[in-house]
Amino acid sequence: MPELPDVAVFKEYLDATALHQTIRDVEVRSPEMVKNASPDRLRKKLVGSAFRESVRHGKFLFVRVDDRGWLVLHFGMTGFLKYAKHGESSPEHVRLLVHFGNGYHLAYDCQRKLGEMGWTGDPRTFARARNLGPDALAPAFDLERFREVLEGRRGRIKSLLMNQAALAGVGNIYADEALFQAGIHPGTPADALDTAEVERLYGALRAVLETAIACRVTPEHFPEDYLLPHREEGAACPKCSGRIARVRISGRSTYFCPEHQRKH
DNA sequence: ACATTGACCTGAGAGC
DNA sequence: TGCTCTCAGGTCAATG
Repeated sequence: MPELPDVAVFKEYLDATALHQTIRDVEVRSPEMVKNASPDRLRKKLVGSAFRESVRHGKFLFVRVDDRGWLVLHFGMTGFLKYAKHGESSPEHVRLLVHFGNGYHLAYDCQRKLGEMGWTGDPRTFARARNLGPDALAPAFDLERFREVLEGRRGRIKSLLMNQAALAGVGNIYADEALFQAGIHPGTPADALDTAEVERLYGALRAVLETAIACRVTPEHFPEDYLLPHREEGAACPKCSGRIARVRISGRSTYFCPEHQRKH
């Protein structure tokens, strides 16, 4: 599930629920998912402290633990957060459980274990070490930076949009959506886009990510002409008379409209 | 250096 | 019902 907009919503959720409460206990239930630290060290860093703020970069969420450092969360394809009163039924695949002094807990659930939990002294250092590109929604990621990202890239534009080293945060769904809104074929070589297309794609990308966050990632709340609620082979295109087609790009299912997303 | 594939993990749903 | 196959919004190491 989680791409940039999902993680942005998780951040809002965490900020609204889990800040400034003493952490009474921590259960690392899937220690094999802990990277960059031993599960025990991670636990000890958290216990007795409190979450103070959070920062998102791409699909990563960082949570500051007083002045000790930052908890790192990545949600893979199936991760999410759940804040609840202790004793209430918890989700099925809890990998990390943080108990607060107020009788509530924050659960990190990740069915497929493709996410990770970790520890870092500083999110920016972490992003650099992981070779993450600029966050796709950062103010500094302007049209000029986007042009630089595309420059000299012969690969398909959709693959590049999903490449976290080029720009961070975009995954399969929102790469498709941005290309759909911009009217660009997902298989177009990145450096073959003309000036107008680059501008259109940049605008579409930012708008799509912001809209998804504003809709709290609920497809039923998305605008009428979005691809997301129509991601099915043969579905009617919400923009024109075309039918949605499905191809495979970079090993991922790619949905697009062959009518208004023409090949060069 | 860059681009694409397969492996990793688990579960749901389709088809026989 | 049970089996097999495919698919799922993630990333990384290995390959071309």
